[in-house]
Amino acid sequence: MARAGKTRNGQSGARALDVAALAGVSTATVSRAFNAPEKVAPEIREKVLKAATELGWMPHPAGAALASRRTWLAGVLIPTLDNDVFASQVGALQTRLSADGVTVLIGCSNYDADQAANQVRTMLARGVEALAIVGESHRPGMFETIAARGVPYVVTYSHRPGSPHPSVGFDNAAAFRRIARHLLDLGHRDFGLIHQPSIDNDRVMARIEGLRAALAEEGLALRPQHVREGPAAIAFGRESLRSIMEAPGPRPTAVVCGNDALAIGALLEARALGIRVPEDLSVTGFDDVAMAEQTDPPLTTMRVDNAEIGRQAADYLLTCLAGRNPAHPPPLESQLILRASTAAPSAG
Amino acid sequence: MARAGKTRNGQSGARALDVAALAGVSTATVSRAFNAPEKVAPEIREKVLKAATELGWMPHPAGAALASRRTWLAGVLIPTLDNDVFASQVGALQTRLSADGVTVLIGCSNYDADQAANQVRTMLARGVEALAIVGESHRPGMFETIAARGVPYVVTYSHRPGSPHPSVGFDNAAAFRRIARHLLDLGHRDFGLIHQPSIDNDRVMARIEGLRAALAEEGLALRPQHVREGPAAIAFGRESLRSIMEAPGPRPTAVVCGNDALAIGALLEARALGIRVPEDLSVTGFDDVAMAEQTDPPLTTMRVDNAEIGRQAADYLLTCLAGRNPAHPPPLESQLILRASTAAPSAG
DNA sequence: CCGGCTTATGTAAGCGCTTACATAGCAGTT
DNA sequence: AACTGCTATGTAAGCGCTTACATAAGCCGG
Repeated sequence: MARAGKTRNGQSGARALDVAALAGVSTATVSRAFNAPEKVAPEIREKVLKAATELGWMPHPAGAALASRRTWLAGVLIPTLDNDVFASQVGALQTRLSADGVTVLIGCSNYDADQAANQVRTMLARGVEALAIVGESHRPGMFETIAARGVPYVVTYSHRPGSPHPSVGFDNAAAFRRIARHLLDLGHRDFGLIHQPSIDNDRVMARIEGLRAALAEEGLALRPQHVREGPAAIAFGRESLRSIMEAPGPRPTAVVCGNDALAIGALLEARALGIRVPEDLSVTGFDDVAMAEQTDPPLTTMRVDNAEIGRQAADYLLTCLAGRNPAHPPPLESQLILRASTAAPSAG
Repeated sequence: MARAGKTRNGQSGARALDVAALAGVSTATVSRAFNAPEKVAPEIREKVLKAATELGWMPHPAGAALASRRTWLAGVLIPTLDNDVFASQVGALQTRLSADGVTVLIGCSNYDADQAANQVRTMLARGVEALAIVGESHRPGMFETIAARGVPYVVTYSHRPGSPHPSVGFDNAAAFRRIARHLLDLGHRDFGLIHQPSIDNDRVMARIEGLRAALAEEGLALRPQHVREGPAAIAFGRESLRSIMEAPGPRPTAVVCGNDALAIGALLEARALGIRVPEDLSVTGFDDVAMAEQTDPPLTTMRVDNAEIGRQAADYLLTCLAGRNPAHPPPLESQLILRASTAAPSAG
């Protein structure tokens, strides 16, 4: 029976009370039939479900949230959706969480720490009960604010040894050390580096550190004119390779790139400059995008399973929500994919 | 002052009542200070805001939603986040909506109509007040269900002339007619087509229709052995080009692809087969991804401003939410980007 | 200086649901 | 037959907020 007076704002129109009346039970039983079916006798449950279907009723989440103090909302903070790496992470996370009835709110920081803090605040205000956050370099106090609310969280994409936060990801520094090791073992001694903006980005900073550390172990260092920082795009890769190769002094024999887009740009520019890869120059990428195995030559890069990051982050949060207190997840492995863009430097 | 008895579940702990007490006003004034600031005297507003800050209070959305029957939630239904095209659409939509205090829920259908219907149901149950939906080929009754709830919606990415739905997008059929026209004008008469799965996908179906219609106007048709349907990936583009070129009978002089990934695959395979592009074969893509201008030869393709689709869809919905009844938006223009992968067929 | 108007604030009734507690009904024990 | 201990259901009190309505306070013209 529709209520007299003010009309409803278009929602299905029935309330738990209506369902209860139709089924000949109390609203408490209706609620239990939906939220704790095992607590209500099978035939009554049937009656309630039938009544609900008939009236097109579904529990109204605001009412439920208010009474139960549960929102079934989780949030994920990423730099941007305009990047496969994060989009697929979010996709997998969402798939996993929604299977358990948890709705995901997405916040994009656009690589800006203030926006990140704002998004987190907004999500908390919306009542998220768990948070997945890309990276750990954020405004001081952000994690404390979250923890103070009793909201479980997990850092994704990076897994820094010694980090105080639970995190699902890989060790960015170790991954770049592995790339460096590969090139060092091939005999390279002169390196270039093209990388994306490192400000507020612990992943990129860790990668740079990993590379520098591996070189330092061999008594090597990067010359400033061989290091370029800029937008993670093909065009900047091209431009950077040219600038590195045109710099005065000895040319590097290997150029390490912060991601595949930069590496593809470097590859394209090398070809344009008549520099042969891998004979004259080795180039490495990071991410293993679909294009990486199609370039000429195919690109040596590091593969990361972003969907798996999303899934594991979801699982971790779900465990927290279930009231258990899971151990911090172990790091994921990234995988060095050796292709033809790297080889020993030619003698001389 | 914290309530006696049961502890709060970790949220900030204050209620409107506490803020009201601290500020020496009523809860109604607190509410108004936040939701209709112009209705409360400046100095009182200040006091309330100060009290709220002091207590770390923010309105609890569940309570607000229940009382006001407004959720400030919108939903967007896309096939998948694992595609730049949709990810950037969503990103822009979200940016615009969140500027107006609307939170976006994202549902992915994974190109499956049942999942799409489920996602929409879930979002409606969550109380979304507006919906943006990619494409219009959905389960019968889906749009009616939405409309019956009084929820405004907008179809995105496609804009079919004669569609009953408001939509922000471009005319896929016309876009492919334009591509066909370009190739026909160059003198091509034998066409191949490589496209992504068309089931439940009106955008792809419209493109195919557009191509066929343009050819039909010239009395031309596609030979079945020159049409390939499969995953929208580089690998399928390669495989398809080979199969088309190896088919018995005359080879096509132009291969039209459903998106850039397929076209890049076709380009790569042409090179592997020793087929010169554009001398022996013209190839076209769709989307104008970053890679399209970097291929060899650079790819002729159609550019679509996905972020603009997201923004306009957001604006349309916002207008609806403001209670006005906007006219159906006009179609967006897609732009043919002529590069070196198309040319007149060589004589003979 | 009073009546009527406008405007700022308070009062209190819910919004639709969940859940602690009360109750009733039933089976098994003694 | 009376009692205990279950379990299945009902009762009713909120969850935290908004908002229609009531009220009080100022302002103006006559």
